[in-house]
Amino acid sequence: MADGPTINTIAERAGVSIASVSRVLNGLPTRQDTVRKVMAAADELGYVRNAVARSLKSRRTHQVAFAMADVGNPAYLAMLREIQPVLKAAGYRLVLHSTDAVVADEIDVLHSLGERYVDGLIMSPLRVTEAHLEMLAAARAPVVIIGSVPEGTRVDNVRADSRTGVKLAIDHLHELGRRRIGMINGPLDTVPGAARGAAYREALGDLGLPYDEDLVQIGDFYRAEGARAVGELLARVPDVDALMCANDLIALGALDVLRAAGRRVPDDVAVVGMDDTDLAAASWPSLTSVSLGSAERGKAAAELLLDRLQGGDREPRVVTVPPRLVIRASTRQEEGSPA
Amino acid sequence: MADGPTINTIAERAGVSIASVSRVLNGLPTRQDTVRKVMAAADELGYVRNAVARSLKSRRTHQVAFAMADVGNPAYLAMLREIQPVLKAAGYRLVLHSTDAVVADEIDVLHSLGERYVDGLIMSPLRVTEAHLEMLAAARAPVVIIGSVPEGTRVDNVRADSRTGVKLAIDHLHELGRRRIGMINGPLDTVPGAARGAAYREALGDLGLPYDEDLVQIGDFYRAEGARAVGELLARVPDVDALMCANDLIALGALDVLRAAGRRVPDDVAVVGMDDTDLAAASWPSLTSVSLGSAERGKAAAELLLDRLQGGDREPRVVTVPPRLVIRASTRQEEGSPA
DNA sequence: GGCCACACCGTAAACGTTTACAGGGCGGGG
DNA sequence: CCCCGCCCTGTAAACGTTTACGGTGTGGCC
Repeated sequence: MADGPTINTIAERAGVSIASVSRVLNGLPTRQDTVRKVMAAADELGYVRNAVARSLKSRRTHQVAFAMADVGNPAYLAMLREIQPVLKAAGYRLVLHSTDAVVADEIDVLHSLGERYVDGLIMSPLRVTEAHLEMLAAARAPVVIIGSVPEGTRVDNVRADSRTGVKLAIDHLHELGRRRIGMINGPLDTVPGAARGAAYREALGDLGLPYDEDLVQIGDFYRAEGARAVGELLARVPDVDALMCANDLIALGALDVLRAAGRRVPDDVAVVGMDDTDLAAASWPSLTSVSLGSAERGKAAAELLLDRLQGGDREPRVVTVPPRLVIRASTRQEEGSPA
Repeated sequence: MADGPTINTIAERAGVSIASVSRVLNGLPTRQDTVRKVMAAADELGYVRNAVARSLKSRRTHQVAFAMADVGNPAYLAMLREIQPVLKAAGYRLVLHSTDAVVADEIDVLHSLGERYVDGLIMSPLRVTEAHLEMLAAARAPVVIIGSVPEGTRVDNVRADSRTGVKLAIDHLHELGRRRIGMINGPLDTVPGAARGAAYREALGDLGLPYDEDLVQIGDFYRAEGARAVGELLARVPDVDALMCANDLIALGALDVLRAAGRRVPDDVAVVGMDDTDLAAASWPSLTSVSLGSAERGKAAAELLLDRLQGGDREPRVVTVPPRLVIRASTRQEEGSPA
């Protein structure tokens, strides 16, 4: 692992100047003879261009950062899965940050843009604070935010539409004849929690159904918490005939509890999840789920960023990805429930 | 987004030389007065050190690459989830490559180490070819391989032990009284496929059970393929009372088919998966699965790499992570099957 | 044969740091 | 009072590229 060859080494061996070497390596017009000599020397030495030195001179690193809240969350994973190939195809490497949704970590990432080790950043914060907005305004490289950002923030922005998403699910349940539709939500002080809770109420209103506080139970976005919440709801409102769950993990918890309580899904209680993660297809009965388009949002974000990296200045853009209801066994009555 | 401040800007404003600025920023002994002036100037200008220039000089990028076969695969994801925090704690950034298990892409990644944009690499190739070994020998930065590598290859190496893993599962099924244990495997020309197939045969032998070719069915490592394979096996050997599946996706397919065929799990047929992914816990009945320690392997790999980055030369090390059988409802008779 | 144009090439500066080296100022000791 | 030594600081080189600029050589044309 001795010091690798540089253009100086090549220049010496080929008997030309480093400028010529550089020109050949970059395909600039050069005499055929020189090209041959340089190429030969480079091959023999196993030369590889030093990316760091190139970046320093060109002020481009060909790296893009993606800051996700949680490496373990399948929704972010779906984004990553789309972002990666888009960047790769455009010749960018992907630097991955996991912020664990800690605000200080996210601010850190924004701050570190000043180090210029990446050309741009895609970030998906769980909540957007004042500090975020300040750092965004002062960011030293283009940023794309996945998630909603206050109106007027000058930043490219890709959003989901969980309001419409919840409405799709409630309408679906209503069409199936369900009238006592419960809602199992996550904490109301998170952006998704607040949005989904409000959307639930609104969707009921649109259908002329009454909003019944007893039908709403707050837990957290995990399976065990979801199960607990569903247990409480069932005890309080035994005649519930459908459950709108604020994400797939909660819905899995709901299935656990319903099974234990001897309620058939979907015959007795229909269940809808949210995010349409891999788990929705894996569970039994498979889970009807509202896709918020994680994959599409990832792709859109990557494309927005690339566009800005190549295009330069333009007005910030907002892309909204429409939700989609993926109907599976947990609401599809005719295909029955397990045994 | 005008050009950010450099140490030159600071030097001017503080009325000192760039060397002093650098010394202050690096905490080298300096007069208090100078420190104050420099710090003040740096603060006012919102200075952030340029990582690229630092790297060029110091020959260290504080970045490490992780090349995974497939961003979508939960087993790799589990590795990533462990690798990330270890690296972060040590002050390294993570550059993510997805090679889609294409050999050319993997070679590419190894080659690109010459660009010196990372200090080291963790790689998990699905199969190891001659080309891999050549590139590994010539690699310009430390590499850790997750997966098995031929004896004598001079490279840090973290391995799973799927042989023992399969044995654990077969022994478990045997203890439950199962004697007609089928095997649903992936392609035999992959490293895992070959290893697991051989281990199955061996484990049966250890128990004095006959090896019956009819009990083995080859498919692929996906749910639909697994389901198809199980269907064929069931048709051929109706008296099968347990299924050893070469990964969790295959096992999920098996559950689908068994349910459709009216076989109760585990009462009629017990099912074991492999990799212990999130899906195993999500399915119903939840899936007994052999954990090959993806998380532990990721962690071990990261630690090996860090050790080499800090320690320098030492003999290559091989770490083998022991498998663990995670028993869930798909084999745990007493807890019953769905309704 | 001389001059011009052009194609090619080499020298050197620049990107933003870190760091070896040497110089300046000051205090203390002889 | 002088000299030595030490602490601090500045100058400059280096990391490995890219690229502006000027120089050299060749060929063509008058």
